[in-house]
Amino acid sequence: MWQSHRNPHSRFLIVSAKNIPCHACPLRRTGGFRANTTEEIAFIQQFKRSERRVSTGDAIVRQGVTSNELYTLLSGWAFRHKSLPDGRRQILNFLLPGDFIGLQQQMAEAAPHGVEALTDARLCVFRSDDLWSLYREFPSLGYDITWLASHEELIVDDGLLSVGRRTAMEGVAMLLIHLYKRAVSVGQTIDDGVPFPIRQHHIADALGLSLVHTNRTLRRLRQLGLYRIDDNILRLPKPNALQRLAGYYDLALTPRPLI
Amino acid sequence: MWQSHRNPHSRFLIVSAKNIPCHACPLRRTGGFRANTTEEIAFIQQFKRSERRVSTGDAIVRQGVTSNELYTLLSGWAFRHKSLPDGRRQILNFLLPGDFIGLQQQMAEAAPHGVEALTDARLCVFRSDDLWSLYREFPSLGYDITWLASHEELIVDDGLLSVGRRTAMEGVAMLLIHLYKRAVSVGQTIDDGVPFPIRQHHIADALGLSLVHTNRTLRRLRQLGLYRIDDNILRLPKPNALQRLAGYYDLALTPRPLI
DNA sequence: CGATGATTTGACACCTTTCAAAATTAGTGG
DNA sequence: CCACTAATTTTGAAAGGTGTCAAATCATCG
Repeated sequence: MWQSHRNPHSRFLIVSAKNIPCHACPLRRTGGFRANTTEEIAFIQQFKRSERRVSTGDAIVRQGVTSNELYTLLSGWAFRHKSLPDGRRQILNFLLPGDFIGLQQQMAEAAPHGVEALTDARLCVFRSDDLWSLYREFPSLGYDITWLASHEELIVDDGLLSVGRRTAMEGVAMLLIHLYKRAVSVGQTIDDGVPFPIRQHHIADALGLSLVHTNRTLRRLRQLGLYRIDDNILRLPKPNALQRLAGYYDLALTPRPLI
Repeated sequence: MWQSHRNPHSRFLIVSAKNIPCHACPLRRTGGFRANTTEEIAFIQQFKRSERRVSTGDAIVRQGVTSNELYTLLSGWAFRHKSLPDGRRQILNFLLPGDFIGLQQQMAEAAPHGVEALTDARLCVFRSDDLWSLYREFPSLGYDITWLASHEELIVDDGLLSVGRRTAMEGVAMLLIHLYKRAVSVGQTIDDGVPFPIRQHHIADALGLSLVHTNRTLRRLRQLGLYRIDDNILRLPKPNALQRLAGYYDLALTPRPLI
């Protein structure tokens, strides 16, 4: 039995004993992803070398280390982060199922950032040596990877706007809305909420705030009735009020590719 | 005569009366870019629909507007930025010759950010409708575009680390070092410095600081003898001391592709 | 030489951080 | 199922880095 019963985030796991064939990929049934042709899926299937499971807190990618693997997050949450020598840490963005991991390592000698699992998670493992054959044989998939890279940058851009120019209140509000929408878009709805494996110190590190101030900001938002977290499930009872506070304008989420 | 003599940044212009053929692209002679095959360059040549000149302060891309053009910055500097409804602005990153512009618009209905020229500049203009044919006919160039997208994200990542977790001093120091290195890498060395068309308010908007505080931070760095700007040329007299202050660790700059 | 934009300074308010410690909650082992 | 330890969340108080407001000084250009 691979599943750890000690882990508090087991709700994020999809129970399965063996690797999942790409044509039956559960993500493709969420409706959040673009459809692929049978040939493309067959190629993705052989591009996928294996499947790997990691536990909460595990390092998927270590900052400064070289690797020739790429991943797609098949289930679970993670985050990319970058640290200064003295330990100060910035979370660059959060990764949800379907997100592609490791592209930036291809552009540098060593991983310029780390990736850490927020929950127990499953990864589809690819070899970066095979990446070029993907572009050559299925240019459409190459295009998709560009799409994913560009889309992730878009998310980081918005994070940068929050950290640089939004107040603590606005930034936290924005982060909650954004994560909520992303979770819904990959089919993670639970009742009227979404799973939320994020601790306050993650929010602090994502927004460049201190833990103490993050806590106080969250308390104010909670007292305004703008969000609730019970049993690791996030609910936004007044989405419109929250969006107004955040100065939110829609990041039209078009169907996205999946490798 | 197209060149504006009113512009204080005319040093950034390469004087030319007509479009430059890609095989004779001056950027390719800087050594900062990866070589392409004759066939690839021929394709890029016909991918390039035209050349456009813009002046300091012109909007190359307007936030919220839809466009079907892509660009490569052929000469001059620019920056990507994103604004909140009330006017607060965040500069996402600076663009130097060779940088590719407009990819993110393909992933959204409208441009999620604006791009503004910092100097008079020249752009190679592409049609996004042609992008797919590029992937289909020259997968190697598709790969290059992914590389460029990924590399830009890497730069934004570092900006986010600065804004979120570096002090004002460290952030400014980092920005100066980073821009200096990038300018050198595309052959913009002048004497023992690089052109620097950036005003203090740009630095403020890039680092999420107020103009006043940016000014004071710069003054301290200057009094420490860590940087000088004379006649729009940036010099770093004590690069090691500056790097130590910034907590800099090298972002190994491998040769990059150019479209 | 007047006008406009960029850079500087001073004074003061305040948002955030830091330091310390308590209160809660979750996970572990008996 | 209870005690024990670690992780997470909360609070209080004080220090400090940044922001805001206002105005002066410089620089550039017509």
